[in-house]
Amino acid sequence: MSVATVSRTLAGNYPVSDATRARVTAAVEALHYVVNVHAKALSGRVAGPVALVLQDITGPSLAHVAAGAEQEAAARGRLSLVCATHSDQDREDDLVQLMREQHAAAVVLVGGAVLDDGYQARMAEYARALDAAGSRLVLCGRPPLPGDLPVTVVEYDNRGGAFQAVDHLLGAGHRRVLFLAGEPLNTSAEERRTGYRQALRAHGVDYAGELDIPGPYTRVSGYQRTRAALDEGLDFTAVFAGTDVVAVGALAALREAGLSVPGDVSLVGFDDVPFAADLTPALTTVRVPYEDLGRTAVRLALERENRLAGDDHVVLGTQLVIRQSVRPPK
Amino acid sequence: MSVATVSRTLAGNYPVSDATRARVTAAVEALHYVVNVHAKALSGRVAGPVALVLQDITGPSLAHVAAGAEQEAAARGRLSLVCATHSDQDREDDLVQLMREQHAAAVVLVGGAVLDDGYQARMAEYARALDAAGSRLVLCGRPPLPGDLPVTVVEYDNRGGAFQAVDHLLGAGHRRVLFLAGEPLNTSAEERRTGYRQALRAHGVDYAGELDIPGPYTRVSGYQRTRAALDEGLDFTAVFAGTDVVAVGALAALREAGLSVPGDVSLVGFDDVPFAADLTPALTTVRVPYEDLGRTAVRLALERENRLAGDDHVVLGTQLVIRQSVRPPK
DNA sequence: CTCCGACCAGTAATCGTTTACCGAGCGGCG
DNA sequence: CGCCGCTCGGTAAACGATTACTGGTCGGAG
Repeated sequence: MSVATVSRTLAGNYPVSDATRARVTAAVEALHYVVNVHAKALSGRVAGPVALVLQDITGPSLAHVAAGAEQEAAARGRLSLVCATHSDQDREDDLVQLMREQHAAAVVLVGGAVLDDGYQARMAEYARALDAAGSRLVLCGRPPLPGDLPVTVVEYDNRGGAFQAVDHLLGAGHRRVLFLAGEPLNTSAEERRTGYRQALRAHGVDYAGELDIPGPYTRVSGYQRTRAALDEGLDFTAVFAGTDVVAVGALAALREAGLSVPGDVSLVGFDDVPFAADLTPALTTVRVPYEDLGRTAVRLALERENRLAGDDHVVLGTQLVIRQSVRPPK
Repeated sequence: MSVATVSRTLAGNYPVSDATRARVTAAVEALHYVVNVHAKALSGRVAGPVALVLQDITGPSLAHVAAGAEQEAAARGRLSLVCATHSDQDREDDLVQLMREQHAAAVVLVGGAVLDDGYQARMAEYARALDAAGSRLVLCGRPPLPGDLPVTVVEYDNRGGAFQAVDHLLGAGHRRVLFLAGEPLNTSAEERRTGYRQALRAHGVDYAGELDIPGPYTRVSGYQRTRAALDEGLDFTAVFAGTDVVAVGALAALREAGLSVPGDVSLVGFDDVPFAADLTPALTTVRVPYEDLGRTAVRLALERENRLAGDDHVVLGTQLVIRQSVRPPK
């Protein structure tokens, strides 16, 4: 029996007699035969995997994006490669190169990025290099790139979310809102800052630079910045944390200082991570549809593969979830 | 210039004149050339990827295992495929088949499993099939298989961890400890139950079946089971939750019933997820080295690849983290 | 009885690399 | 001056599948 016969039998789209079909399946059983993807990919084409590139898998929001993306990829018969960069730019460069070699269908860069000098040129380079290799670059949770690049962008409304959060605080009567921002130049952080300032302006409150404190989106940074603000005697009655994780740190610092939340200080977060509702007090925060974000990113990239049509820019909305960490100032 | 020259130049392990090297690199630049992994894999060998198979990426403990595994894999130059099964056995079967085709170096099954009738036969089948395809099956967070199978097992001390937790409660004077177990036949759950019972015996306390309540490791189940126990008027002064997430649900139910933790009821969890310390009260729980678990799983599997030697069974220890959710009964 | 078409199976080219083997050019040494 | 060996580049086989093309067998129709 020739290899051609076996191949056709397994493919199933060619007339094969029942006798040979039986012989083939029997041999497959006996020899534990499995096709070799590499060989298969070389001739008839195999659908490429989806690559998920993120800073850290354990971050609650990033994990949800990854979960959504994996789910969508699996539903479309793709495997998902997930890679952590730990904010290492060289690693990201390597990964893009690797994914070209792997013939990934899509390379999804997840999460905000620091918008430094080389950023846009680097992304443009990624987009072109991946496009030339037949892969699609997807930016997920970061803003679009200028120019006409082969890239798909799926973002969410950071500015609007922040606006809602701060509007809620100001609507309750607060005027001095400490903003625990993100890192300087971080795209998400900047957009949230814009929302913060717009809400301030909408309520006729002057922006006070000393209340806008940058720092990483981590628990300990939230704790330290809040603690420092308290030690400096900064005047504020509410805190808008750039992230729920930061809010948790802030909560710890406030409590440690003998301040009650929301009795003395109100607190709003961002992300609506699963445990936000389980804090004491339950955290009022901005819900971001993270799983949707991941699903949409993969869906758009994979839809592009076939027909040329299709969106290549989507903005998902956010939603303020009111719980129990906000109260009018005393 | 022949392809052979190009290949050798790029490989770099063959004498090539500077002139040709320059020509090659120039052409690579100009044509945006990248090697094709599939072709490469067909001839000279390419190191296979690591496959991480877990129920759900967003579970805090599973995410940490995945992060550790990905990190170790990346450090060894491997890509990581991550796949969610959502507890679907057929999907798991498909995945094992897929990974054979992919020539994965290791297939890591992460998290406890339900030990039903077919379980061991199925795992044995996986182990043999993967072994025949040159892959290594790794069981991560579940017990070893009987018999002499080509499988690597990396587990942690569920029984010992549960013992420590319950011992701590009993040592504080509690005698009626509600156990919010896992699902019936789930390996982790059964081991934790064993630890619970052993601790009881060690303190001369009789095991009371009505205090041992099975259910899924979810927040809502923790809430519902605690609520039901309260409604039934069950007598208990402490709760040992099979998981921190379950503990969170229990905490909500207790609080809703007007009971203070740890004033009226003490509470211990399991896992030490990141937010455990941020609950009110900070949760006393059992720390499991999840990242280590993932790293070790990948390390052992990959070490096997070369030399035949190496461990194929490791048990990692757990550690009781005492915080503020336990107090002697009134 | 012959011829044609349907049905089935084999031959060989192809995908993109790697690498064993071969051979050409050339410099040094006897 | 001739031979040897080193340097460097080409030829071709192999990896494992898919598939166009070819060809053989058999049944039915003319």
